[in-house]
Amino acid sequence: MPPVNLKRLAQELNLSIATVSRALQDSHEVSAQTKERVKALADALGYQPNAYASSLRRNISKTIGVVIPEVNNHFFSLAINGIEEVARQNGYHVLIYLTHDDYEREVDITQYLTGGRVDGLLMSVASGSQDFGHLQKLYASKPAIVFFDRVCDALNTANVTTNDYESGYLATKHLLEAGCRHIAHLLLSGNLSIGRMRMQGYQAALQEQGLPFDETLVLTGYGDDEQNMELITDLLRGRPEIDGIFASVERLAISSYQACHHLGRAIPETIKIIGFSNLGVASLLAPALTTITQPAYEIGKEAARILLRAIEKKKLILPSQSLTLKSELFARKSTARG
Amino acid sequence: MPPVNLKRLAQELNLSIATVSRALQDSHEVSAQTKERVKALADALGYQPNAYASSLRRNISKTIGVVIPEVNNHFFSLAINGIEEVARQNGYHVLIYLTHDDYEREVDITQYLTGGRVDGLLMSVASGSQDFGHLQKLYASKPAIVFFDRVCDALNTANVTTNDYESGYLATKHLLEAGCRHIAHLLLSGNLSIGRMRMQGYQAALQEQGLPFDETLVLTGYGDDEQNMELITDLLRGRPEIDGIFASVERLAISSYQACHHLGRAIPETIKIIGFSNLGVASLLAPALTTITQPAYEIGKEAARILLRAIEKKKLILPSQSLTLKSELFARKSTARG
DNA sequence: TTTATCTACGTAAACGTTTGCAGAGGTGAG
DNA sequence: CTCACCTCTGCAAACGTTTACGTAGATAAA
Repeated sequence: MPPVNLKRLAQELNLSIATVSRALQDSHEVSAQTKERVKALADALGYQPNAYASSLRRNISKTIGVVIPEVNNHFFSLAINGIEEVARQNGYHVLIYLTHDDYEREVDITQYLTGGRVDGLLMSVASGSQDFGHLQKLYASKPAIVFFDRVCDALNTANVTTNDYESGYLATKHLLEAGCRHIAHLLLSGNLSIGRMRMQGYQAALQEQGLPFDETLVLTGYGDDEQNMELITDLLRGRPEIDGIFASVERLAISSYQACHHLGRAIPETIKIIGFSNLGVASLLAPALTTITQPAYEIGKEAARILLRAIEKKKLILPSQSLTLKSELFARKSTARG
Repeated sequence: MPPVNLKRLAQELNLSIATVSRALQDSHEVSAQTKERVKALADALGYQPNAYASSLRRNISKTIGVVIPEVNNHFFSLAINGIEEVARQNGYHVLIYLTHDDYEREVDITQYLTGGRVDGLLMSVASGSQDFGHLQKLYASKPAIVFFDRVCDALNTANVTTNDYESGYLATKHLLEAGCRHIAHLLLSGNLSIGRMRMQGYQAALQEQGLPFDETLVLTGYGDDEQNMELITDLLRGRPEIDGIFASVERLAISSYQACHHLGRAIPETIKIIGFSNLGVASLLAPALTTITQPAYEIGKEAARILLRAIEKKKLILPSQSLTLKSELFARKSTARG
């Protein structure tokens, strides 16, 4: 049984390969009648074009890559949902790569991707990344990159982010208004702009209340949840005056809960917690977690849209196409006034 | 600036394309000295092989596809973690497709995939799938498929599942031992074997206790969480004697919580809930959710291993390679004795 | 010496598709 | 009638890689 490719179709129809190819692309250079015949046989034989041959010839793969720290995280899984949605609608395929917030892996992955395997890239930088040389090299070889959430300022491309400064400010203000005076700030990496923005918002809110910024109340977590929980426990034990926690990442909010349970600290009576989170069950937690929720699905969609539009038009992505979406604060029990 | 491909390398080194290609593959037909020269220049110029040309020629793409219902679900996101891990270790790329439990989408996607874009496929069937014709067609064109969790019995391939019958039995027994006598069973689709297995376990446990199987206590949910919540609310309102819920899917357990909150039914005092779930924060819920937790990460890893091994050895995947892993029951507050 | 074997490299075909170019036949205008 | 133009189709090159085959020179065995 010969494979069903253009040659096979051409032979059975007594046409040339070129005509068959054009017919399947609805080229105006082919008569309506011939198109009919070709399509009918293609359907009958279940012809599927060879994606690799086409990609090789046209230098277009109809594939985008998504490089993110992890997928077991509501923010990123929702973002993927949005990305996949837009990709599918436009006939694009989605390759996924996980860095696990590890710098080495990110470097490895970006190296793979300098081949022409993808037409474009959506990326959220690993918290462990120190320098951005690998990203600059990647950008040089394929400048169709859109960053979302964890962006890389060093590159001259579009970013899709949320109003992180404002969110950090509002989160901290929310805790202050609930009566907190010693607020710890937990984040993953001080290196990323997203972390700096939230931190600045945190500082601004403190300053507005005439409270000093205390560096020792800032805790930088790692990849390991278990370890983070212990770090937080130690912090709370050493600084019993802490009466509020602002977690910059969902996982750190969860670890904070566990640390408090562990120490027997009552939330919200003796300590209040607010965290960035897309956890669907936030309202079902004990106590319900006050969250700043990013529009993750929308972020994914918008980032994908910007990328695909640029690819289709073969245009460079400009920083001016960057988008800032708004996060929303959901006040729940974990920050209720004592 | 000419592109850096084999031709370019060959020209600069005064070698033939064939020799350069062989040198980069460490072929024994090339002298050590030549290999050195080639590799040095390739590194210097940052040569990256064109994946499409290679795939076209060798009829191998080093890419696997993952087709799953959704990603915003702890089971599947953990499974992807495992899959990506194994794929990366073996130099494979991962394409991801989401069906959103929709039959039409699944058919669309399987059609894409008959094209040879992937060397193999990992799949968890959409709950909305009625017939399996599309899967059989897919299997005929590319038999390297491993199903995990939501398997398709109709195909003669390997499945990676958990001990679903036993789990269903144990979950139900757990509720019975906690004192429940009217246990509702919530599932997504009665069509999938995984659902049938759990259901049979449920029935067996009831029978063992001499309790009748009441079909009206079985509720089949849909994709929409909101809608499911209302269905459950209606069920609980109409059948106030229900004192236990066995949710076959994480989402339905969550919806059950919401329904109970809505109705003011106290968990576990007036109604107990157990659910299949990989929710990391299960123990932080109000009340902590008793779960049957599948080894999702392991499932992903094992499924990927079976698939990649078959691809590398160019062997058919046999049903005898199927694996059954064990789920674990974590008893928590939501099923504590009144 | 002849013949066989091995090493190291080159030639060229092939994978399946897309596309610039050419050409055959037809139509209409001058 | 000539020339231009349009419609439809075919020819052949190209994308970058892999690989079967050939070969020239060297070495070894007879």
